Amino acid sequence: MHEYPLGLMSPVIGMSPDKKAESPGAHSVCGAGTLPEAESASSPMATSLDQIGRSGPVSVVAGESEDDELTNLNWLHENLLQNFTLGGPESQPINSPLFDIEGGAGSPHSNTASSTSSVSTGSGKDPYKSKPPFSFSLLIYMAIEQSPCKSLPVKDIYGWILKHFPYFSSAPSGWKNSVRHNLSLNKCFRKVDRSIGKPGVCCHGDVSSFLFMNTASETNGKGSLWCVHPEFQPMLMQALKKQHFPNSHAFYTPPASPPRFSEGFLPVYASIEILASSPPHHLFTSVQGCGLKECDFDAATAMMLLKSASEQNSDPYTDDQEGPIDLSRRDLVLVSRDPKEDHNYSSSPVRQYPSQPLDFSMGLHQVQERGGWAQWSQSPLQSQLLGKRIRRDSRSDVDEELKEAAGSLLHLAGIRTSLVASRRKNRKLSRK
DNA sequence: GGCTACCTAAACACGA
DNA sequence: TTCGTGTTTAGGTAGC
Repeated sequence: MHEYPLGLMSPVIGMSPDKKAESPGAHSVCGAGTLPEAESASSPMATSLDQIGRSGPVSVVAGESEDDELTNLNWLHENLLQNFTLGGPESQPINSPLFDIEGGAGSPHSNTASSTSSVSTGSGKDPYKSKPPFSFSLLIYMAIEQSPCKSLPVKDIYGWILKHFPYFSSAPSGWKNSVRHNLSLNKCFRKVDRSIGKPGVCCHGDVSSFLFMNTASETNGKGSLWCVHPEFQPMLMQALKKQHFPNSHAFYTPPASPPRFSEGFLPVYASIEILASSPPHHLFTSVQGCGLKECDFDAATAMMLLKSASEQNSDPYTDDQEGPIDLSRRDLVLVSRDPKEDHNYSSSPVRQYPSQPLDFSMGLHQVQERGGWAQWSQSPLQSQLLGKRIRRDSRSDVDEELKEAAGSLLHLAGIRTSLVASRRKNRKLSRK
């Protein structure tokens, strides 16, 4: 039997699309409440792109989408990455929908004449043929993370993947099996009874804030919601962070006209252009000097981490009558495995997480105190950030801290990644 | 060569 | 009965 750790999907091998395309977007709603502790403990670094974003151009967007646009990975990649890490001659247009893990740019599907100078191979493949450089675990993770509720039914996970990785629309449908297989087998993911949440009501108060608006799976009622096990979120994040990212086009942005604001989509699209012309100073100033091509991903991850930090600190649910799902309540978790039994990461060389089971409600600082999560706990920046967060109860103070930290962390992440990237390049060259 | 990480396929059960 | 979902098993590839 296979256990599923997370990690990289071997870069596109075989798997030629030979099946009919499924229409992306089977969507539904995040029917259940959120997982507060999943968000706090699980996003130990807690997060706050929300606040950060609100002080930036993105805040132009009103309403609940404020959260989403900043939570949205597209935002990270399309703005942060394309704008800054590819700045220079190799810059890609901000709206480039292209995603080419192998470094190519330009495709029949592209609506932009992006620079064709590829970061890596320059072979020029399109997102419909290039398999995402992410493992299914990470794809699922990203899908779930992008949902306001931090939980999704399988159908929506499909939808998210299809939407962002068109490759799968023409790939054999076996990938769905793989997704389900991953959900079942990978202990990073937990099944939550969808009856816990009130259908159609998102944890953030309005389902319209979510990317997928259709309610197919809601009306269907089949299946459960899946969420990320808080205990494993740092590892997923780390896996994501480790992901080699040849260029910044990890995500496909549907070239179609942006959804209407009223539909709740807009943030991503709208903010892109805004940011393109006027990036949030506090976020990007420190990155701009980076000049690194491959700091993208770490930068993105850093952003996510910071975002998580602030989410933990913020209290977006106070008005939520439904109340979030409390993951610490074992009775609400349909599938509850003892972390001790988890084989997923214990044997992984990457693993730097405490083997002992953690309280779901435990925050990052607690994790650190337990000596786990070594890599992150080594970050003085984060420690400082968290330490201050604990002491302060003023939200604005925390915001400021996060803003300051964001730039620094991005910078650090970029530098580190570039070193790793150069090492990898050297390694590959030496192999040849 | 062994191990790990991951993919893929298939079979099966269950419920709507 | 069909379909979607969820679980489990097995075989395979690729990288370290």
